[in-house]
Amino acid sequence: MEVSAKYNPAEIEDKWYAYWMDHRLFHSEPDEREPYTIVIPPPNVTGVLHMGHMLNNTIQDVLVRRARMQGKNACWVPGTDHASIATEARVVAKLAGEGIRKSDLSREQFVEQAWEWTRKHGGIILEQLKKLGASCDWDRVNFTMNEAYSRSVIRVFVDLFNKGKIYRGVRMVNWDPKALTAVSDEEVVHKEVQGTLYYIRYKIKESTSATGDDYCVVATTRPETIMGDTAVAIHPNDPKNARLRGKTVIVPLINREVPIIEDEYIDIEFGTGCLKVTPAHDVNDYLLGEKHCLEAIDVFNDDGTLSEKAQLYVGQDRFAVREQIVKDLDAAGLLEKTERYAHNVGFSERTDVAIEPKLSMQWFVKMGELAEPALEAMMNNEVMLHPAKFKNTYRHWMETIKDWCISRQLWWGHRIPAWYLPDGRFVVAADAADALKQAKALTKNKSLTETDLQQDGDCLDTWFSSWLWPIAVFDPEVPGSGEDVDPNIDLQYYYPTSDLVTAPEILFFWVARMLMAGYEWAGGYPFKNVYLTGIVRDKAGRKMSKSLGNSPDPLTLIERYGADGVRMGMLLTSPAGNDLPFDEALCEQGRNFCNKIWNAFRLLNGWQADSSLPQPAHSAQAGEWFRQVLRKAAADIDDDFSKYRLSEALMALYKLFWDDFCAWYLEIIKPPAGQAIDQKTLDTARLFFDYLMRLLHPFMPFISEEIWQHLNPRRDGESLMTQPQPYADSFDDSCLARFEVIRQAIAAIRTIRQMRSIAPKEPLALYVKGEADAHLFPLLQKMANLSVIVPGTPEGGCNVASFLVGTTEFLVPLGAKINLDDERLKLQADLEYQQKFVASVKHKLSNTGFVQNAPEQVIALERKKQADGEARIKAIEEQLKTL
RNA sequence: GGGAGUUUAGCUCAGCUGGUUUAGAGCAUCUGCCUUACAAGCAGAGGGUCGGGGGUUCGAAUCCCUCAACUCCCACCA
Repeated sequence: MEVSAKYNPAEIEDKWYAYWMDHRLFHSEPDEREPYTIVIPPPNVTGVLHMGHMLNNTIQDVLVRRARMQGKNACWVPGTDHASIATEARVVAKLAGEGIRKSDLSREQFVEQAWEWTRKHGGIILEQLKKLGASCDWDRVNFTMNEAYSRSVIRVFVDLFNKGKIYRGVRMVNWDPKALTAVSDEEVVHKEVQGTLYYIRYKIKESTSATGDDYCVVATTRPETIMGDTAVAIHPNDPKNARLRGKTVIVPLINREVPIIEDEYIDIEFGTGCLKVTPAHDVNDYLLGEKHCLEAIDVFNDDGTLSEKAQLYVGQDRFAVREQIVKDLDAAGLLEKTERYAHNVGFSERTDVAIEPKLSMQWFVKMGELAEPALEAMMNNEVMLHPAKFKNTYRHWMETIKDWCISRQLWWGHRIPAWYLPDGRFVVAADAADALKQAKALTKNKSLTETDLQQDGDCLDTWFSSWLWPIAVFDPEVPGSGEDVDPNIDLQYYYPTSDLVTAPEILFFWVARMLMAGYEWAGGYPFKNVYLTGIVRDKAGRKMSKSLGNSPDPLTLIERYGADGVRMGMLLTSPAGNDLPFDEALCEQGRNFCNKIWNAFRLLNGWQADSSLPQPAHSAQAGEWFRQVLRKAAADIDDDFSKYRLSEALMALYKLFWDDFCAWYLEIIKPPAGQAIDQKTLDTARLFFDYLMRLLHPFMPFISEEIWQHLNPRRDGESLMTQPQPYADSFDDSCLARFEVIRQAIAAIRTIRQMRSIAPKEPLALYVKGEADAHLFPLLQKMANLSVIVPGTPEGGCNVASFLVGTTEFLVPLGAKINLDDERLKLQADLEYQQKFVASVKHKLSNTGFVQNAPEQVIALERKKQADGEARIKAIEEQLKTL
């Protein structure tokens, strides 16, 4: 077999992904094994893969592959989300490019356009995931707008409505004037903006001033809303505005007479203590309006331009009007002054335009009862959050949860299943036929037809469908009609899922709501563990985003470093919940690791075995040692996984392979150039390599499969993917400790060579004074290139370099190569260090408080430190004397 | 405005139920090597008074208080 000198990922990755697919190794069906399930956080159907997806899906794949190798029936369900606002916005933009406005099309035409767009772009992201190596069950791809899934969404709506948990009402909502829809509180991002506070004069009608110039001054950031003013409010205990009580003021420009009202809500200290009240355009004003029975005058159109009701500036944009009205007020002598003022303004998460608080008729879900079990689950650890620090935030949100506005004034999505009767009443039903039946019953009018009913024009919030994801991907018939008695096998087997991997930003949007849906319709929690990833940031700490253009293209990265390399790069610095400061250097490290693995394999692969050769002692020793190293590693990695510490598990594996296996084990057993290796050692080494590939596979599936397939002849269809994962086992600590002494001695001898420019090829002699494990001397001899190892001290004593490991003294005679002054300096420095150390230990031991209070073990340890230290000092002093 | 979190080597992070030599890892840096698996490499080395201050304790990176800086979440003061 020809094996190239450099690892070439592209070819190998495509080959094995196709092989896994051809043999349906990702597919899962319910059976008698323990299930392990993950549902993918469905990306936007028309989205493209970004770094956040890369991180998120790498983690999921690691978990799924490991579970699969542990003998579980692993199922990772992929799919996409219809993402109503985002997708609709894209379709609108695409049409705009063709000179078509959304309003030019009928609803049906527009929806057909959106479907076409979805068919064309949908699923691209799933193809990209395959490049990453994602072992999803591609037979189970789902979509939140699939027919079956959609029926589930509608049934859920009807069910909630029948339970009295959905209501319709006029409320102040967050209006997005660009997307022309209401959005939920969670979709509003508050940003601080530098604005202006305008002080505007409202003339007092009852003024007794001779000149008639008696004003009350109101401070506002939104002068363009004054046409909607229906009162001016003051605090009842505000002495400086007491004169205004019971008066009437005149709204500037439009000359509407409005009353002065009194309310404790008013902050006396802010501005002038007078608040203009615009019930239609501010949430607080709305509440004040309700309380004081004020009229709400909506002066805006849906697109943020001024409406007929404003009387002035009709048709102009709200921000243009702001500028203009300030000029007009000033010209009329009604602008007292302006101040710069920083305040928070809500922006739409999707379109980034300023949200307009707006009164409108919307649908809401009552959240109180739904939230209870979802909160409880997290608090009593029925569902575990990793890391747990997000629990507080979660609790706070759930305890103060508000009703959920679920209607969106969009066409792309699940249409609200409510039908209006000619008389304005409405019915909620799963379909038009049922709606008609209900309508007839309601009106007692048998001659009603479907054309008499008008379905609500709004769509449901995207999250109103994705909160059913862990249920609906297995059984879209949930919630059942009550008549359906067949339990769904898939739902029974796979639900609840095991781990959910997602970003903390959607803890409320999605995670919390899935929990609610799980308890409401599937009888329990939807997942046992929630792993929250961090946010992928660039080197400057900025969040990676399309708009900033600071995100590398994932597919380019994969081309450059290989999927395994990129996977490793993503995972190296991403402990759960920590942001990931992404740096391409990490992928480079991943690629280098692949290359290292590849070359280790080439070395092993190139060895010729000679069965007549006996196994050298050093190789046998290395085998004994490395067997223990592997056992310990498997235990450590198990422990890391149990705590969801994937980065640490991978780092442990990295060091295991690179340092322990390559730098030590392979170097020890490596036969002299051009010579054969004994059969036993080669067999053992292959076995170790096999074991290492199993540990590595969840992280780096491609290279591990490639090598595993080369290690031994395999049957068609056989794959490392389904081989057992090594499990934690006991290991011999003392064996590891004995090797450690020898390893340190070897390193020390190498340092001696380096400091004195002695070539590694030149053999040296070594004297050992004190306790040492002679069993490992052959290994020491090979690795340090020693001609002999002799107990005791060399004759004559001088011209010796020495070092200590523990309390054992090692001496290397160097003859003329040694510079006695340098040696003395080195020993002096060492002596000083040891003396300081012993002094500090002694100090501790002379503290009566310590001796009396510290546990015996701790004191014994300190005594040993002292004894060891003193022994070392003695050895160094003797060495100094002989020089 | 409220809440949570972070602060340990140049960078990214472990360590934090207080005591396993005078705090660890990876990367980066420096030195010497193209040694026949790998220069995407090998062998070495240097680098931190654990954000500042105070306290508890025989003993603090680890517990408490305080100050500072940064981050995130929540929040409608015009």
